Amino acid sequence: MPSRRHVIADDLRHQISSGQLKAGERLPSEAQLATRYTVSTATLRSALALLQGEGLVEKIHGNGNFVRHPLRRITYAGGAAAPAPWTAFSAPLRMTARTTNIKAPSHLTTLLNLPPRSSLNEVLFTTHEGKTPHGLAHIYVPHGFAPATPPLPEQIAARLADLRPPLSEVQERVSARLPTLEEAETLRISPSLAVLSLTRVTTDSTGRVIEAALLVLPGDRADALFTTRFVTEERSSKK
Amino acid sequence: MPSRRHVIADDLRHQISSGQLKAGERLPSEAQLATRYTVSTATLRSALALLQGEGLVEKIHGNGNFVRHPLRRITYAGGAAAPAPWTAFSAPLRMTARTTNIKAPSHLTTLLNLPPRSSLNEVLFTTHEGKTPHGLAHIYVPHGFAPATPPLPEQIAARLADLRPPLSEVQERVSARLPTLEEAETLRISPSLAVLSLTRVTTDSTGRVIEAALLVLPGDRADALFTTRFVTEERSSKK
DNA sequence: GAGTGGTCTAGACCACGAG
DNA sequence: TCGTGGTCTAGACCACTCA
Repeated sequence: MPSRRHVIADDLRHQISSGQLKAGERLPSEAQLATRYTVSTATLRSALALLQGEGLVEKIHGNGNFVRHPLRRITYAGGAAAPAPWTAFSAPLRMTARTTNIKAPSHLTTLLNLPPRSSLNEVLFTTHEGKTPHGLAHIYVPHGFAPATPPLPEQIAARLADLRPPLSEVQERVSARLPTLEEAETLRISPSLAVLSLTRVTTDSTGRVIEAALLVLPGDRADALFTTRFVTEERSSKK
Repeated sequence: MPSRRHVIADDLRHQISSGQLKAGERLPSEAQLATRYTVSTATLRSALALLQGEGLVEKIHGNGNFVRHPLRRITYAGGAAAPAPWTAFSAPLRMTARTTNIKAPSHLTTLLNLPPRSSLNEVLFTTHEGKTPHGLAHIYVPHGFAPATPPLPEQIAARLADLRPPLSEVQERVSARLPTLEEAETLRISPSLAVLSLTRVTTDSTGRVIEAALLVLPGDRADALFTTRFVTEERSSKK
């Protein structure tokens, strides 16, 4: 039953968790490891692939295999807690933003409930903690609503708060999948490591979509938390 | 740049989406496909692995590779919508339940905020649509709260609604990861297909944990939806 | 037992990174 | 240039499913 690659993966996993292999350290070369475990390189690589999928090992082509730094887990706070993604994370993160004005492609017009070829602002966020990327967010704001020149998140957040008509509903759809090659590259994660994909649509009281955000978070170091509080006194009415 | 396995995967993917290969159909054997694409079996298998991770292909050892049936996406409705998981799904699903009384292991005592070695009821749900499993849920209820003999979900739901003191908070934590081997087996999904992992903790107004649920949903056919409505200052009428 | 996928080998050659 | 990981081959043998 226990295949060789699982035995090897278990051994390496134990070496990592026990501290024999430290974070950031480079593993012996695949050829050396293959010799040590007396397996072929293909088998050894499939063992490393398991660890890679768990986020324990990072492979760098032409350089080596490295023990990933221990993951400081970040939490995306959903629901009532967060009207904007940059305020939705538990830890302060360095982020970069780039705003561009685009013609809405079809999948966005349906999401934002806009006529085809509408003009809207796309803000691309990448959040980092140190050098390692932590998240990826595409945020779409129609109607020239976003600040064009200074892409400061605070401004958008402030405008959302003072909005008239007020925002009335936030829908957040969460799914799990493997990253696209592009996402894996920018997040510097393995293509076999699951990501958490969030689609958030904010609507005002007239039913118009104010903002849509597509977030991608690496599954090994991020999760989303939704808290719902019930009002105790009046729980008689039901829909 | 384009590796052979990606070219092959693209071709097969197109054959599936275009209908040349129909749902449920068996693909040609790996040996035949390897000959057709003039690659080795190892390369062809790595191409199939890509499709497997996308949920397009199901491998059955000793039998063949099959095109998976088109996924009817199910939605887990979180937040205020759902006090119980069996009411939280968009589509009616057949489910089986098994109740056992266990001594709480340590990871559960911290989650439920209970003293060590507490006795609690574990309910294991598996939901199906037709023959294919859709979800997996472990639900833990302390204090002999769950119905012991008839594990009918309605009874638990009813008790939760009439609870005194009333429930006051639901916390749902969502993460994305690869399934364990056991989960992959019971859900009949590939070990390389991401799953959505939900941990829900329900607390009553005294801060006591009423129920904890651990849900695992296959990422290719399930997502979770959280809706938050904001009440405006003035009294808003129900629509 | 025949045919399928699962695992593994012992190489070859290519692509990348750092000195 | 040298050592690394990335891709691929042409087999071998094992484990499973089904008739």
